[in-house]
Parts: sequence; structure tokens; C-alpha cells
Amino acid sequence: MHDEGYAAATSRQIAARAGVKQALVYYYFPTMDDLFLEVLKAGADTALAQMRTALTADDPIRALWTISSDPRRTVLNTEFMALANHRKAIGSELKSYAERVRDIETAAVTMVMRANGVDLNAYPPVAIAMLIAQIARSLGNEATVGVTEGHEELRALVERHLALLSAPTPSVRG
Amino acid sequence: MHDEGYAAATSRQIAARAGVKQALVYYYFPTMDDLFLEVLKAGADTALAQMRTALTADDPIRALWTISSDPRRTVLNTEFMALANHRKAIGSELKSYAERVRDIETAAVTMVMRANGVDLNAYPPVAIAMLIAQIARSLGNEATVGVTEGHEELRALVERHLALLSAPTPSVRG
DNA sequence: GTCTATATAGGGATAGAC
DNA sequence: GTCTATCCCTATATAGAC
Repeated sequence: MHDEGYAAATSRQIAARAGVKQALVYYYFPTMDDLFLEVLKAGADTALAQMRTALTADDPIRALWTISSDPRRTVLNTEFMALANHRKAIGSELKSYAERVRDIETAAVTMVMRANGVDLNAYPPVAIAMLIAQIARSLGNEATVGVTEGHEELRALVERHLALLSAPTPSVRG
Repeated sequence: MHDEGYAAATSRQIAARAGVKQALVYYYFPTMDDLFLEVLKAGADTALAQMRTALTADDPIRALWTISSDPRRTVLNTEFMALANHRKAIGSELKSYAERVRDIETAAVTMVMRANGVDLNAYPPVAIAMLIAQIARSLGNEATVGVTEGHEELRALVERHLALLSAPTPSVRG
């Protein structure tokens, strides 16, 4: 899926890469949909675990920013988003995963913003959390197709604002 | 592509929807890759034209925000991003399109920020342009899979900042 | 320009031997 | 658990009639 897209992730290709025969795929997964779902769940669980660990880091928000920036993750995310457009089961799983991710990010952002005395009404943590995660993903997505225009500038801008949230300092303006 | 993903956009399906026979597709497009490329180019040209028109609007940045938010566009964009992962021709076309879009957005943002007396070094227009476009796309992408958590809050936050850029007023903080 | 028909390839999935 | 063999379907693409 990562290298050639979901359409190339066929039972035969997968079996070949695993060094087994095609029929064996259907021994473990009744249908290809089940296989895709398991791949999604496994990846999601790994990502969620990483994110929960990030919550205990010195700089939780930067840790979440780094995780969300991972190009491997952004590429697969795009593939699953495309898959979700026409496979309901993938769609609902992706949705529940996205919501759990957002909850974790929001918790981290809330914690840090509170510690920094930021006005939580003016800057709702859930909005800031989404901002951070989606900007990271966008940079990854664009870099994948070779677009880098404005990346340096945006990265610098984000870094400056992340710095404001890395240590308890007053009067942060978002 | 919009309804069922690029993998379902086969010569047969396309012919059926067009009310013609499958072979006719190959009369107009030598290969499916050529067809995908033409769809991308046509959509890109339309979008670019809309964006250039937006530059002359009363509130150019909000106009660009609206265009980038269009769910039809975000869905197709995701499909093409996924396609680009394994089709070089799509990838390079998507890249050149993304860069032209960014240039237009940057021009609009530069113009408005200058009129508002915003510090262009502290807030590079290209970064703000990317921010606006990608947030809009992210909201569209997530809405497509049914995720809406934090959307209202983020939308309000964006609206507040867009308002700062809609009329020439001093002391904008981004 | 649009069609029918077909070549060739590969897909998902199952049956049944070992 | 892993294999071989196979069914059936659909894909891209081409040939050639009209």
C-alpha cells in the first residue's frame, strides 16, 4: 500500500512479499476487506500507543507534532482515506481512530496550554490540536509528491509557536 | 473517482456513466493513465481559473478559503494524491498544479497582509497561504469520513483570523 | 465516431490434497 | 497451516465491422 497504492495491494502481491502462496492469505483473512481492516487497526494501535507515550514526554506537543509528521504515516493515511471513500468498514474504523487520536492530542494540548496560562476559550485546545496534527500531515503529504514551496516558512512559524507551548511562560498569543 | 475511488474508475464504469461503450474510451484516451491525467488537468484548470477570479473579490482570502473547502475538490484531491503515490505522470502533474495554486494563494495573502500592515517577515505570506488552504482541505477530508470533532472550534478560530485580514486594520497578530 | 468481439492479464475467492 | 489447482469475474487494450 505504501509503495504502490491500495489498488496494488492484492492477495497475490501480498503473498509474494510474505514469501507464501496466495491461497494462504484467505486462510488468515476471509476477505481482502478484512485484511485491510486489520492493517488499519494494527497501524492505528501502534500510532495510538506512540501518542500515549508522547503524553509523558518533556515536550508532549512537539512529540505529537513529530509523530504526525512521519511521512510513512501520512502516505498510508492518504491511502486509507481514499479507500474509505468507497469501503464503509474502512471508513468507520478510520473515523473512530481519528477521533481517538484527536482526543489524545486535545488532552495534551489542554494540559500544556493550561500550564502556560493560555486562554482556553480564545484558543480551544481541540482546535489547536487539530491545527498541529493537520499541518504536520499536510507537510508530509506534499513532500511525498515533491512540493516543498512554503514548507520552510511554515515549519519555522510552527516551531515558533510550539516553543511558546514548550515551557510554562505567560502571555501566549497562539 | 469521487463516489467510489480511483480503483473503481475503470474504462467500463466510465463508459457506462457516459452512456457509451467501453471501447470508445480508448478512442479518446490511449490509456487509462492518459484519461486520469486529462481529468486532473481539466479539474486543475477550472480550479485555477476560480482562484484567479477570487483574487479580484472583495475578500480574496475568504474566497480562497471557500474554494479550498469545497468537499468535491478535497475528495478528488485525496484520490489523486493516492494515485500519485504510484503513477509518476500523475505525481508530477499534481505537483506542478499544487505549486501554481500556492503561488496564487501567496499573491492574494501578500496583497492583503501588506494592505493590513502585517509584518511579512514574522508571518511569511507563503506560510499563511499554505495554512489557510491546508486547514480548509483537512476539514473537508475529515468531514468526508464523518469526523467533525473540533471542526466548529477550528472554523471559529479561522474565521476570527480571516476577519482580521478582510479589512485594512492595524496591529494584526496572525 | 461508435460499435461488437476478443486477446490477454490479473483480480477475489474456494476446493481439496498433503 | 500450507500448498496446487481452478472457477469466475473484471480489468486494459486492440482488431475490425459499420
